[in-house]
Amino acid sequence: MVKTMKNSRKTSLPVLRRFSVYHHVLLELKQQGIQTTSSTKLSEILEYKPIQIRKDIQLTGLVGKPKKGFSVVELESAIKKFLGWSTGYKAVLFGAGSLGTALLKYPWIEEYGLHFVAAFDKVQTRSNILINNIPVYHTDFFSTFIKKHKIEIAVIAVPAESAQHVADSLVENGIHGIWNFSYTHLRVPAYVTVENAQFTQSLAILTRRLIESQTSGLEIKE
Amino acid sequence: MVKTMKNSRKTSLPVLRRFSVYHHVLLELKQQGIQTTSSTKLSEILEYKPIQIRKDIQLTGLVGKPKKGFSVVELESAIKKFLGWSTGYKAVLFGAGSLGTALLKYPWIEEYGLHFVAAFDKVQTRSNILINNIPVYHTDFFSTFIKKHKIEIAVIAVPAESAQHVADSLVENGIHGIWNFSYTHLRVPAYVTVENAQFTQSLAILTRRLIESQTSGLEIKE
DNA sequence: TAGATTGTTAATCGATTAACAATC
DNA sequence: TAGATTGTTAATCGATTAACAATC
Repeated sequence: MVKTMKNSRKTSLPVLRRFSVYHHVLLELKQQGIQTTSSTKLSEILEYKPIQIRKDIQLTGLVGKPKKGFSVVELESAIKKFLGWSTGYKAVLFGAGSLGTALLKYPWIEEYGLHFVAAFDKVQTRSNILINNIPVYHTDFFSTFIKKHKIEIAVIAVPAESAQHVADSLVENGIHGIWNFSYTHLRVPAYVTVENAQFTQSLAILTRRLIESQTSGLEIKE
Repeated sequence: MVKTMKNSRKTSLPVLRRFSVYHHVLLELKQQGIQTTSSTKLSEILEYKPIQIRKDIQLTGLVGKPKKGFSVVELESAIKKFLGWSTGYKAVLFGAGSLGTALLKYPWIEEYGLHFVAAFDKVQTRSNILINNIPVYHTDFFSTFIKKHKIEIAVIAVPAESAQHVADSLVENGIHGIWNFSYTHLRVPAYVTVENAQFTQSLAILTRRLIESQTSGLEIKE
């Protein structure tokens, strides 16, 4: 059963990151043929507190059953709905380099609803080809392309130097969602949503944690 | 001037993510020839509160000058030191697919101190080649390889099905830092640091924010 | 000097956790 | 039924923000 509710506040970033984790754990459970789970069971897998998991699930509006827990399938689809992954988004990619190519080759549409309809690159030799059946055009054709297709998300995977320029052009052409893989801080109007997928944020966490685990190892002897 | 201090508490994740953002903004400032900056100026660029930026910088131990602010070069190097990016890490990659290849091709060592010494893949046709001058070996050779080289970080870019298996082997061979690009929740002993660089976490934030900006647009008319 | 910016100390805000009655 | 798990309400914890004296 799904309770309808208004989400007036913005969902916090830690919660959204956890939702993505729940999502792939649920996929694993589904694959294993497990039909029901609970905050306690998920807690054992993820090492989050059960109450935190219950609080998170409440945001989706899904209501569980005392003693039983939640249906794996229902929970997965509630999370996908909450994150917008069940609707489907039309997306374009800028920059068909090695990272861009890797992104085009991933089957986003199956689980995340991200449907790449085209890619653009300013290097001539990379355009007018197909990558994973997605056409790659020269950047010059973007303006005319976007007039014909209703594009919701643009993914930026160009070198840092040209990222701001690409972003400006995206904003001019009415794109509201930008997924930025370049190592640049993009300046865009407030109504445009930019999410930075930079690896370096993640690397910063790893390398600092390594330092911290070393120093704490010196203080507390095991 | 750098103040020495003990970092007994673990640095929070939001702070570490912001450090990575400061880092590339500082690179941009340096490139523009700007020598000094301040929490106020960074605040204008990043739209963080000045006090938050000052508090963050304090963690690095760097001391600023009233009225002037901070030296761009000193701040950049203080951040790199804090994150462990100035020391340099030896790393290996597992999975030389399209994403793995993209990772090998990026010049990590210049800014982030990540030095890929080898990559491994279980597909025969992908091994015994060089990608960006980094040798790719068959996975079977990993155990003997690691005995000869002091590897600190292993990067997992294999399909979800084999990720846990790779992780187990890494732990057996004494690796303490894992950067996981596969869509799997890895189970490892507590002394091993795993950082998940999954794109989906970032995508979850983007797609949910797009939903939230739509609904709030209906409520608050601009 | 005057004023911008620092670092410190205290207040606020929001996220996480605890406690527990309700329930299948 | 008994007991596991739910959702609610309240408490705690930590991160962010505010206020302001110190300073170049």
